[in-house]
Amino acid sequence: MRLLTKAFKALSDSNRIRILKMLEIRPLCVCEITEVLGLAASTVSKHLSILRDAEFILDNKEGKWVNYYLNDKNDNTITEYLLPLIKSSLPDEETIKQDIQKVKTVDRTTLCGV
Amino acid sequence: MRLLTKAFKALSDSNRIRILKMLEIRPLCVCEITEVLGLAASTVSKHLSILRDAEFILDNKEGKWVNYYLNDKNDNTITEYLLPLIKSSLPDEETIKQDIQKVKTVDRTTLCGV
DNA sequence: ATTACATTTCGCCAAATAACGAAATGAGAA
DNA sequence: TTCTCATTTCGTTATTTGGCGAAATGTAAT
Repeated sequence: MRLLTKAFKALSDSNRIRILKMLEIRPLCVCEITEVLGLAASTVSKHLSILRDAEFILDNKEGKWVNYYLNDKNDNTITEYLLPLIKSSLPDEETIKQDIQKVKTVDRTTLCGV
Repeated sequence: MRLLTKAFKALSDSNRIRILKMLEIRPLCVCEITEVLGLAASTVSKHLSILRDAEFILDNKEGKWVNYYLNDKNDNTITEYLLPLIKSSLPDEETIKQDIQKVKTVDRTTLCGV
């Protein structure tokens, strides 16, 4: 039960949905997501930990950055079922389209590092 | 976006999941659900309004009772996709099994009416 | 080693949520 | 009509949640 409600709770916030839609394009580090969403880095980090705890995303370190990416191939029945729903959702939502556009132009080296 | 997050928020509470699982057995009135969950009637009513607002359930009046039932055949892509997930989930959860057992024995006329 | 900086953790605040009981509502029965 | 009673709405309270900035953490470069 907890696993199920945890997954749904993770998806019940619009900023977390925006993050998942961005990660459909490519893996992103925290500062890139922070830039697109316009939130504090600490807030974005919290959102990411919630999505990771629910097994929607994974991360790996790359130098001083942490890359987050969709947990597409996993053995969790729930997320395996829900990620495709997210992927097929909101193709025409203006916010999402703008986010995706920003993701395509944003660059972590010019964004975070000097 | 709002429609999507609203659906997930509706499913992010364990009592609401229990309600949906009970409704798989048969339509139920508020007092029957109240009896099974052990919550105040006003609390159950609120949960039901949230599930209805997200289009997971429908209701119709029958005398002084209001019957709630699953909104199986609807044109809402999201709930249409999510209800089967709920149906296939938690078959072995002890709480759910007990709830279902209670649903099968509970009777609104002896329960609510004198 | 020291500095720089991406990320996380901590402490705080405001808003949302789940719970209750009491009062309001509405429909059937007397 | 008047009473009964299932349900909903309202007001309150405790908890959770989402947000921020500051401080802590960890790694790469100087």
